[in-house]
Amino acid sequence: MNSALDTVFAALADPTRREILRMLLEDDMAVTDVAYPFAMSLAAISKHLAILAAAGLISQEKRGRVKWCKLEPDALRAASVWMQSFGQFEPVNLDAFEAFLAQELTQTELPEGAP
Amino acid sequence: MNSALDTVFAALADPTRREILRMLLEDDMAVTDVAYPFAMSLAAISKHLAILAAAGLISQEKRGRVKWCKLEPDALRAASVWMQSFGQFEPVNLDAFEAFLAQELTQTELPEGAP
DNA sequence: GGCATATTCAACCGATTGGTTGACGATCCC
DNA sequence: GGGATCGTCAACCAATCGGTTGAATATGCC
Repeated sequence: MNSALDTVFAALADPTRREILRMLLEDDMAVTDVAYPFAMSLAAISKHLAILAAAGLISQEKRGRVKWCKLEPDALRAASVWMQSFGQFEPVNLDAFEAFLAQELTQTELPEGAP
Repeated sequence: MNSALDTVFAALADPTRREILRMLLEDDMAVTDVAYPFAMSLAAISKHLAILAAAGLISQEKRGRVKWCKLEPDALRAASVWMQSFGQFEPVNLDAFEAFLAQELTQTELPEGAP
């Protein structure tokens, strides 16, 4: 009785995981490289990636010793579609998107850990 | 450092809360009436409603001894817009919506508690 | 073979979550 | 005033979450 929406929304509820998705929007990345900008252990990032993968939001493929992470935006469609039924007919406002994304970035801002 | 997206997505990650939102899509409701179909205590539903209200997804107004709950779909816009940036340009597919909503309903199906 | 790199596993920790129950404060109505 | 209804508060509980550290497992390279 655990809907796919449960895991997708739960995965999206964490700012670290959203930032990872944003990074993967630009390009596929290895686990180590995903972890680099964050001020937390590699193991923690590995767990976050596992959660994202379980939700179907990313896929992971091991080539050699490197595990590549790839964004799977299709997994968002169910959630997006679910939400659209409440937002009722309003088209996506790109300006609003920029604003919210900017806000997100300043708040999540690179935790300056990166040695 | 707690983004609005955190609370909105976290609120949406629970099937009980999503079902409550779906109910409120049809009409405003009193807390007791919201609780009626669910197989859990009134206090539990009251907490769920508080979480939805904190996320801005509903508003609550007390008239007399009855507290009315009202859907606030605008709160979804930030989240929707954030997600759209990953789903990249695909228009909402109404058929997919029907399918996913149906799936949700069969899975969340009224917990038959209702005496 | 042997060392370095990439990633996960296992055990642990404190905080949060989702639920319960019972008492409590408001409000309506007779 | 007094009883019934509406809703929240407080304390508690088990389970999950997000993180840590240290050891373990693959793989690549000389």
